[in-house]
Amino acid sequence: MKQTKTWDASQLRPVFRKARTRFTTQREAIWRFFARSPGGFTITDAVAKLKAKGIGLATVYRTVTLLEKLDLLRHVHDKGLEHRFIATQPGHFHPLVCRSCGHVVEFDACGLSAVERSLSAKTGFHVEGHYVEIYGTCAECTGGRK
Amino acid sequence: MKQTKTWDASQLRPVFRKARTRFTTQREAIWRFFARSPGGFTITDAVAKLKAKGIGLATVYRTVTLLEKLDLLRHVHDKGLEHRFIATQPGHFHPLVCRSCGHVVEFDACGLSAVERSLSAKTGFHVEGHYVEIYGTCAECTGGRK
DNA sequence: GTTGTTGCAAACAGTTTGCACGAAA
DNA sequence: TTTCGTGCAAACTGTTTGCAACAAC
Repeated sequence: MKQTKTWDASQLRPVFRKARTRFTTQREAIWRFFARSPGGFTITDAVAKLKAKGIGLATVYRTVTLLEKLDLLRHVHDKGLEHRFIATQPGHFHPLVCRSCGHVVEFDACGLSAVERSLSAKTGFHVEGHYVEIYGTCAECTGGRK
Repeated sequence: MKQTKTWDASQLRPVFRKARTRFTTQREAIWRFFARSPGGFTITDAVAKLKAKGIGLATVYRTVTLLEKLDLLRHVHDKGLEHRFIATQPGHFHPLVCRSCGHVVEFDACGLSAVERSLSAKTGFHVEGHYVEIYGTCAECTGGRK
């Protein structure tokens, strides 16, 4: 299963426009940085790498928050406390995360809507959404060693 | 669906013993505190409340980490960044969280094992586990107001 | 008695904020 | 030109750690 193509930069501008916010060189650079790896990066990674480009720490934080709101970035839980952010296309997707190398593959069918309906009926909850993350070890990391 | 009964304190001691760790008055008090509410509490709540009993902040942190490792506590994501910890029985359970009042109901059947098998076959991942959390508004919070 | 646990305070890590300057529309 | 975004540094919040006193086994 190959990683679905994320947006290229030319499609990015309209997203910012739609949100009535500016498409700056920093914001593009930050998004490009995260889009560079299928496993994404932590904010710390991004800050370290983008400092060289003269992009400040605060801007990275503010932009990551923004990109997540725009559905251009999604976060997954790393082994530690820190989150890793991955570039993604919008829609209903969940991450399948490799705990060894950090590689992330997204999948759509989580089959939870049936469970939600049944829970809703049993408990009276009005279900608004769910958070799902599956983790394990990817083929490359499993094969051979470990 | 009523909340399944969690362990009472008399069953607690063996769990600590099995983990070769001590069953102290502080640890019991901290577990009791979280067990008191079906919605659980944040660490900040616990620190504030248990300070009166002379239990220090560091102990609360260390103990919560321990209790989670012992499967006596599980955390859910609050609206903000802070986690909320709820007392729970061990086993495969997931939280259904009310975002309005914080009430948590646990459920077991998440139906994800079929999804995992199919993903595993498609991607070659060795799946080790998953994190699932469903959120919404509970019956009490939905009914009438809001 | 031995060893793990606790409380305190100080150290840390990650994140947010105020403000003057600079760049997008 | 106007307004929003940026960089910097300082402030914050939540969490971890070192160490002497203490309690569980």
